[in-house]
Amino acid sequence: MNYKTPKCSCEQCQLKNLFFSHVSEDELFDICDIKEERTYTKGQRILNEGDPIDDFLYMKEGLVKLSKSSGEQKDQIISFSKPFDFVSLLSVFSSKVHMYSVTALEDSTVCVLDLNVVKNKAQENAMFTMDMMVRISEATDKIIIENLIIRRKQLKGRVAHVLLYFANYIYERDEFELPISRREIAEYIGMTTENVIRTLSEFRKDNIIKIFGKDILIVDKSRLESISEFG
Amino acid sequence: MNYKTPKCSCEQCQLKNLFFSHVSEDELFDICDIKEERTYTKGQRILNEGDPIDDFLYMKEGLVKLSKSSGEQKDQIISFSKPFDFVSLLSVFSSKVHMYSVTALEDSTVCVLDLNVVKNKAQENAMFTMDMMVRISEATDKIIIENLIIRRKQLKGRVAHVLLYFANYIYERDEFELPISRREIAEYIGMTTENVIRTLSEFRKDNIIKIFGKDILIVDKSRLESISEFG
DNA sequence: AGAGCCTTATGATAATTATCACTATCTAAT
DNA sequence: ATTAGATAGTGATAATTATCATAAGGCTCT
Repeated sequence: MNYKTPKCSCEQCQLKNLFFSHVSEDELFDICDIKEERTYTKGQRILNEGDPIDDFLYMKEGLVKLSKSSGEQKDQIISFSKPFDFVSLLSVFSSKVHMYSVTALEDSTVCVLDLNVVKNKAQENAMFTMDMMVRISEATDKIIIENLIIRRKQLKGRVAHVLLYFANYIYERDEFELPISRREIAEYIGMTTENVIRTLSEFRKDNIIKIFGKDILIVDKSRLESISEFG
Repeated sequence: MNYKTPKCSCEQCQLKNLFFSHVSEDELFDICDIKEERTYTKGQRILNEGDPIDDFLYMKEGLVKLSKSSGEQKDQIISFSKPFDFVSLLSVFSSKVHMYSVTALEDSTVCVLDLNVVKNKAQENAMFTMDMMVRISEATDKIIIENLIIRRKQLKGRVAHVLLYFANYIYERDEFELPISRREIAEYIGMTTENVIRTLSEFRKDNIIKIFGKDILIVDKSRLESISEFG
């Protein structure tokens, strides 16, 4: 067993406002009564592509990647989820099995609801379902648009984009520890590991970033933005 | 005015079963009472990126493309919608404006519901909302996965994939008229027009397909499938 | 019919990216 | 500590794709 199961009291849980604004106190109790939290350490697999979907998961703490393996051992990273994102988001209402694998990139805590309870609630409370639908379509829209953005850049622009993505969107700081390997960057932007490494080295030589292993410091952000936009 | 507005009787409309299986006859009447159909000729723009979202649209007849223009004049095609697909699908519940443009590739008929009526219905009928959510997440999943598939192929594989996509998924025949130009194929698969043309010529020279302008005949389908899969 | 514009087409060349080969560094496990 | 295996890093070369140039064919508009 690789997770702990402390019950948390939803009355004081900030997640309540984010997810269940149209759920009454009574309903909330039903939902939270069956809620558990699971914590995963960096690198642990949370869900496997193809696993049956039994739970409804959302991020409480940490960072995870959603990925899909294509044939042999080539993985593609689809997106990253941070606190308050749904994890089993994409297929949870339209598929019997998970379409993606989910892996912890940092020590992460996931809140787990029984999917059937959520589904039942969704069938009787339309406002709840509406909220859910809005959040799902926002999240999938973001994935689709992020993909479009990456695809129209070339190597340097893509690498620059990823650095800015972590700096601006995930960490909100210009100095951070990369939560993923060079290979995973490559899997996210659709380039080879070698070229990702080469590009990072080039940014370093051009004094755009400083690199200490996985620690990145963005020195010249406007330059990086310009590369991201124009190549 | 570039559309006709014949009311149609929903009692006998096959769309009823597809979209509104959890809506009562009375509710159906409310919805259909405000329904109109719009027809567009090949090439006509149905929606513009950035337009405010007032309607809820779905395909009754024809074929459309969803696209996004990135800066200058470079377009990216996101997906194609055929009958019974939602058109204003992606952003309709999560954005005030359309995130994509929609253009008719063939003469097309679109059913138009007032978005507020649909939203009101969604807020009071949870089963209806559930149905909608399932359909939305199915459709967006399909877009995301199709993108992943395309991105891991190279030029020849991508072109082969597109041909098979139209043959298998859109027309269900091995002989069909391409609904899009070579340039649009390029915008869909993220390659240049010249290389798309070159690749098609190469397939023709290798007796994999026959080309008469926009008319395509797939001669050696297993070969095309092999190229799509392995390059 | 002819002018202008877009699409299709093909070739030559340049740019970009992948592959292969080899080291170095780091991490986990004994 | 020491080895094994993954990750990071660099260079040379090959493969892939883009760019530029140029031309033929279609289409629309007058």
